[in-house]
Amino acid sequence: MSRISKSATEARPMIADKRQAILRAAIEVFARKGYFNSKVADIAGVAGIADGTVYLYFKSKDEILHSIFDRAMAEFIDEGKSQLSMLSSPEEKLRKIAELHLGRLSDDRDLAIVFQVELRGSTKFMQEFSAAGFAEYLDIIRETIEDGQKSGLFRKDLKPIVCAKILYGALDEMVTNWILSNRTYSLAPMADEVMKIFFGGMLRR
Amino acid sequence: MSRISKSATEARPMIADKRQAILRAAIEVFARKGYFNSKVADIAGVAGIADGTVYLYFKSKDEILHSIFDRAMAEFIDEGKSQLSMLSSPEEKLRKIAELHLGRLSDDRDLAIVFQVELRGSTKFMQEFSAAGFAEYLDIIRETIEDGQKSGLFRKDLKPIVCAKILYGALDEMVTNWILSNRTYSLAPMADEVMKIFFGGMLRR
Amino acid sequence: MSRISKSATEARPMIADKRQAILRAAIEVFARKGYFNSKVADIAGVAGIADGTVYLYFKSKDEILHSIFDRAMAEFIDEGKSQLSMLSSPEEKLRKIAELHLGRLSDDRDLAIVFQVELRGSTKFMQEFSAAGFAEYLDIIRETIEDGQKSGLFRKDLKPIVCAKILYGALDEMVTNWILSNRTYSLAPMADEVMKIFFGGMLRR
Amino acid sequence: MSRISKSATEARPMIADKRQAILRAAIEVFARKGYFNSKVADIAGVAGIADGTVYLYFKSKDEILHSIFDRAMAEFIDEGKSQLSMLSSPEEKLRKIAELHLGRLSDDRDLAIVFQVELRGSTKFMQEFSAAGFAEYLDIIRETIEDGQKSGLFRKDLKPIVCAKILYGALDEMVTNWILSNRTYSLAPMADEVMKIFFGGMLRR
DNA sequence: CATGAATGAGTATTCATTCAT
DNA sequence: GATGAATGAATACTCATTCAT
Repeated sequence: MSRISKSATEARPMIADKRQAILRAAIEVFARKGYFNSKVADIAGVAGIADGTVYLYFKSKDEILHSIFDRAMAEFIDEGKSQLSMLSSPEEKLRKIAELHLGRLSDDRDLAIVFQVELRGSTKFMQEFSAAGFAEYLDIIRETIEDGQKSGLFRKDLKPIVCAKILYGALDEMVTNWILSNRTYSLAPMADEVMKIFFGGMLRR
Repeated sequence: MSRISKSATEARPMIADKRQAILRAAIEVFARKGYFNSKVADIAGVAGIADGTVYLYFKSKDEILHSIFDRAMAEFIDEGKSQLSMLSSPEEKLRKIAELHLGRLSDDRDLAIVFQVELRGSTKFMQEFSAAGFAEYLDIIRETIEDGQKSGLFRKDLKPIVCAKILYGALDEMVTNWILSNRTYSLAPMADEVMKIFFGGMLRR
Repeated sequence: MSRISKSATEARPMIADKRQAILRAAIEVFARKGYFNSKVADIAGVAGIADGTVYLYFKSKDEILHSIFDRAMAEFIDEGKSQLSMLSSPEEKLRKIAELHLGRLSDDRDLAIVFQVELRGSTKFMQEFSAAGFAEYLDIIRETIEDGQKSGLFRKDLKPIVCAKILYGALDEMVTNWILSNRTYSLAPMADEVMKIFFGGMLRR
Repeated sequence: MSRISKSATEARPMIADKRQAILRAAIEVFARKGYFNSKVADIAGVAGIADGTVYLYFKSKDEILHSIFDRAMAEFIDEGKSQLSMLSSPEEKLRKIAELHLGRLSDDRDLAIVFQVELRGSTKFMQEFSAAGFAEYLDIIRETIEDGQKSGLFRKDLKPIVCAKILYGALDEMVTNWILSNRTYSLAPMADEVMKIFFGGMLRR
């Protein structure tokens, strides 16, 4: 990396980084104490800034939670799309989705807690969010299932949207349980277990 | 109005009923506004009593939420056990669990909202609860699966506890989605769809 | 005073009196520190109640100021009307208005300060208030002047409304100056001085 | 562009002009929103400078309000004195004072609002100011009245200082009413009406 | 001189809980 | 038991002021 790009990349990063620092701090605090029990002062303290500074980057405590979701969801979907584009088989695609889903939240437990627990703490938030990124996520799963049905790979007697919800629900529960268990086991490998049932079912044959 | 019916129908039941009335009111209020946004005064208002009276029956707002969960969970598990005892096949038992799960929450939407959304609004609650009735519920599912594996009905290459979580997660997501959709469709029939996948898997054969 | 009337008069009045106590406390605090520099906690402290209790009687700090004005203005106008009805001559009526105006505010210096200083501290308040009681006050003066003109007592080459404003302004300034002087002189006798000029003018003849 | 004109016309005046710009901006902002509801950032914004720059010219928000008053009052008194020195009759002098008073504030409505409404918004300000220019203004009126009494033009049975306050109060009220009426009429001509009463009184003769 | 990001003290308002009646 | 007036702790957000650049 040239000296020029170095100075351009390092001198200023504080500006964008302070927003990042607040989001990271908020994820940590929300994860530990819950949204309603978290004080803005707590977030500022963890971020190492003054209370008022938070409001130079976010309009309200509410907006911080929204930003956490928006950013993480966008990143997740972006990475997911890019990874999926490299695969052709619907079966492989669904497996990849499961791996990414569990892998990502496994890597960032605090973020996982905020996603699994805090974001569900309010009907209002749920409805606002489902309209945004969440619906898009479910759509990706559903479309992949539809492709698999068209190609004859998957059974056609099941509604794709319901199948998508089932897969999502299964993955989601894996995450929730892992969080509540305090990480006494590894989350990522669960993807395989989930897909075994999702693809093959419980019944012996 | 006779004195007999007066004392028997109105005076007595009021004592036990007041506690019930508060719980019903709380479920309604929590479902509509969320736990943290609900005021004790709201609950008292809906229950038709004075604010202070709430504290004659519950030690705190917190305890109301706990009671809602404890009561509903106990009822649900009791009914479940009794219904399951009438069946012998693990397959039929799991199907019955799914039907009861969706059926019960389908019948009481406010309770469903409190369970799906509000009870998850705090890591603290989740952990407290999981130690209580939730673990028992998951255990029942797991044991049924183990029975199925022993009898050769189910595949033996899957961990029963993981399978139980997957089934629970799928059912749970059905409920969550139904709530967020504002009941534009019927929940109970989803049980069949879930079991088709859980038992048979997605792959065509 | 008998014990009976004593208990009847003293025991209960607290209910209505608490609102009064808050208003009195607010007048005192606003007079001493100004509306914007007064904390609700100050008012509660002077009134001898808890901070939160203020909000059982008033919706906001703002509403307290409004109530002070509304109450005082209504009382003042009521008393004025009743006193004026006992007089027939427009000249005597105007003189009575001046006496009441200075007399009332002279008796309650804190109220006078709030009226003269604080109520003017905001264009918004001024416009809201002028639409209410203040306009009515000015109207009473104007009508009296019109009566005097019709009866041939007053000059007819002057617009009544302008004359009313002039009289009001003169009285108002008497009060303001008296407040700023820290009561080094007596306010009430100024009414005579004002009326001498208002009726007879400065010019010798 | 020559260095001379540059330093004389552009560089230098900027220094003084920025102070001016801040004062003009403050008058506008204070007039529109009131002193306590105005933010220093608002003033800086209207003045077209950075927030911090305000503090290179004024020590505090408070000082800005003081400066507005000091400057305007000094200008007003200076111009008044110079105009009055051209007149000899106390009657003409008082009439000129009234014309200047209404004329000046009529020409600059924002300044008028700050004077009539905002400067009165605090007992503290009132007392500080009255010690400064305001007392001087009242003195000029009083002295003129005393001259008129000595020369036999005015009645001698009235205290000059009280008469001065009455005249000031009448003029002041004219301005206040004009402001609250949103300029639906012309202010300057009111000077004549005020003087007719002040000199001749209301009573017909 | 000028900037504007950062600071952190300051406050109105809410609401779970209590307790005298 | 029931009431609801009273309590007072708790907190998100604002904004005058500073100071490193």
